[in-house]
Amino acid sequence: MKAKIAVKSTKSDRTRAQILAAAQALFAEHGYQNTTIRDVAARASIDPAMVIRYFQSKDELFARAAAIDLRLPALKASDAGRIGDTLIRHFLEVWEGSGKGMAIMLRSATSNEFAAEKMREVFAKQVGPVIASVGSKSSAARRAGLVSSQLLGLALCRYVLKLPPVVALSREDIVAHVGPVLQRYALDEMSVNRP
Amino acid sequence: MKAKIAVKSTKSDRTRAQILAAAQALFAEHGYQNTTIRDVAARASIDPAMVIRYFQSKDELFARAAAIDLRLPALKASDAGRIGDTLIRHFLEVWEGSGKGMAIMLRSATSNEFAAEKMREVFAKQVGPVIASVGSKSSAARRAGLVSSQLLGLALCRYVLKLPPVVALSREDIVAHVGPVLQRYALDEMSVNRP
DNA sequence: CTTAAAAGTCAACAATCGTTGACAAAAGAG
DNA sequence: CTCTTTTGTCAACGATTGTTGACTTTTAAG
Repeated sequence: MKAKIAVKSTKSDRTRAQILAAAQALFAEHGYQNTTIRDVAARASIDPAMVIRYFQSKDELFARAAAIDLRLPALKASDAGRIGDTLIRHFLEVWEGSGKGMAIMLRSATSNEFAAEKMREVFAKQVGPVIASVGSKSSAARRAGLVSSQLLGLALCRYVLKLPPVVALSREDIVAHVGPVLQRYALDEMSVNRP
Repeated sequence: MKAKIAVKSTKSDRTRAQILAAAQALFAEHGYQNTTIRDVAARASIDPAMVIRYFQSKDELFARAAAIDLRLPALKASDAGRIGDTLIRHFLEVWEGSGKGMAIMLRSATSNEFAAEKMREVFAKQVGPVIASVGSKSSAARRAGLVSSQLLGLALCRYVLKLPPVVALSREDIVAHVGPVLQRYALDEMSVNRP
């Protein structure tokens, strides 16, 4: 037995990381059902049995691969005036960064109840509180729902369905168009726009 | 042989309709992959072989079940001022009517390339032209993309993911909140809201 | 009634998938 | 080196799935 206590073998950690990376890439691209243990193993250049050895089951592997943390910044009430801009910039950063969490969830949540529940949880525990921190508590849930519908719709069209006009949008286009809408939703502004 | 020429057997038409109805219900609820031929057959109270007999394959059955027509009304330029309201009311009517087309597509388009392509086609050929009929041609695709992102996001959250705050919204709530946003997107209004 | 076509039933095939257990190679402690 | 633990390989099981072909029942024309 090794003398190491807190740190396990480096080799196994590397393979474990390879499996997880392969799983995340495939889940994000093809969804839960269209990704097989054998696919993950092939991409990680190992034996399918090892995938089960390191993670106990496909469900467990998916749960690990789908861990998602939006890392939303805590907002002060004084940030209310810029919340739309802040939100859309933050999400673009998260979505187009290295994290494939949102794509994984979106690809699977429509036909996998575990993923769907995880999705509801993410928006209840991460988006909800941020919206609640500006404006009245009583309408917070509704405002968070509207914000979520726009954010998820954008991610769906841009990264999953890949609707050409939505893919073609530049980041600044998105900030300019979607930011004000999130602002309106987040603060419950009901007025009609005036050009 | 029967004397009827243009009209085929009534019995076979009824079974065919039963199969299609069962398929639509199951595809809408569980998506393409989670719906098996055997499930459809069981719901239609017939033998699995009959499903293949009436439709040649599962793909063919899905294609028939996923036929979708938004039936968007042609708009006149004079309708521009009400296009947001018109759009959201029309989609609510379609979505919450008997047609399960959108739910079927949303449940499957994230992990089924055929469904995803169908989705792109629907928004290119049905939503795009309506948006193009108001405002400038050059920005029509972008405006249609933004409108689509909000509409699909709303449908996703309300009918598929079932985010509680979005499910709780009344139709009039949706019209009041989302209508103006669609208006803004459809006409490319860039101004910040003023309460 | 006779009979041929239509409608429906049954069992099975071939492929795929998650998962398992037996066994071999490799690595490190003594 | 010896031996134990870790790491990896291989083949296979059992379940599920789309699909097929042979067979039986029903239907209705002649």
